[in-house]
Amino acid sequence: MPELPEVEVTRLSFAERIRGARISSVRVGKPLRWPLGVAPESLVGQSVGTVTRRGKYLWLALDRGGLLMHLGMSGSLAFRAGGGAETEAGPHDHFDLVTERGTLRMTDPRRFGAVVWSPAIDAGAAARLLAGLGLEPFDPRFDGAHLHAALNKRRIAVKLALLGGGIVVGAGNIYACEALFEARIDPRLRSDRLSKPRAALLAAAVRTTLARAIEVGGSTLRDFRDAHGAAGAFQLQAGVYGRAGLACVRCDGTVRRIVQGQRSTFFCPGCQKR
DNA sequence: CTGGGCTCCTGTCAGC
DNA sequence: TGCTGACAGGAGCCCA
Repeated sequence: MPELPEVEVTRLSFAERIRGARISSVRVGKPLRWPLGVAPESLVGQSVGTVTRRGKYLWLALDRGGLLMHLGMSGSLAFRAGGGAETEAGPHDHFDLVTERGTLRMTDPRRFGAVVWSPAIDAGAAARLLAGLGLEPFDPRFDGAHLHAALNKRRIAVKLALLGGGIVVGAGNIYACEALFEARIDPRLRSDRLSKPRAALLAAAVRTTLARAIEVGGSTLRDFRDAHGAAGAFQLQAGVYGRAGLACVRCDGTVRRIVQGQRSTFFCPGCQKR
């Protein structure tokens, strides 16, 4: 579910409110993707510092180490203000970080998400999970030349190269489709066949697509909410995602759905070319 | 090393 | 109405 924009919108919606709050208790529900890696009680008494994002991961700095969080396919975080008296946990609420100022709760029906303690973001569990991630899309080093060089080292479909996250992080299934539509590139094009000028177009499209999505609060396809409970609106301006069989908004073609790497890809054969 | 496929889990929806 | 299969925003892991 959550791609970079949803994770960033979530971060922005609670980072300042939780900063400096002292943890009073921790509740762990059903197992998530990986174990927490530390006794929950050991977090009690520590204060939450800054909340940062790397790719689709959030890092909550604590006095000792921090928590690396990932929302998987169906996860979301809610922050409800108030000291005690937090709402009773539902069947899909698998992690509560209760602080003096409010409770940060992860809800995740499919449980592909994770909350993992790590001694530092660049050591231990966090370092292992973040190793191999590509550049942040808004990093100035992520430009056409970088993308072109990286794509040239691979021989996979350009869509899968974006999804992999080893070149640039953040574009998941929705935004990879949308960025390729924006750049008028056929998602099946082999990565090493993309010209330098078109790679520059694609790099720009990845940035603008993600930035625009953040501005409108992300995409709410079924259940995404930020930590205030607000829905996103990007899905309303999607050019191809979820629009199989519908008219292309840019040419007289019809949007098609194909499968790449066991995931749906949406594109317009009329204006997205190899 | 690379690319491709499988897998984790639950909910929802279309079709019969 | 009830059952079955397909599909869903991710990404680590295993195998050829």
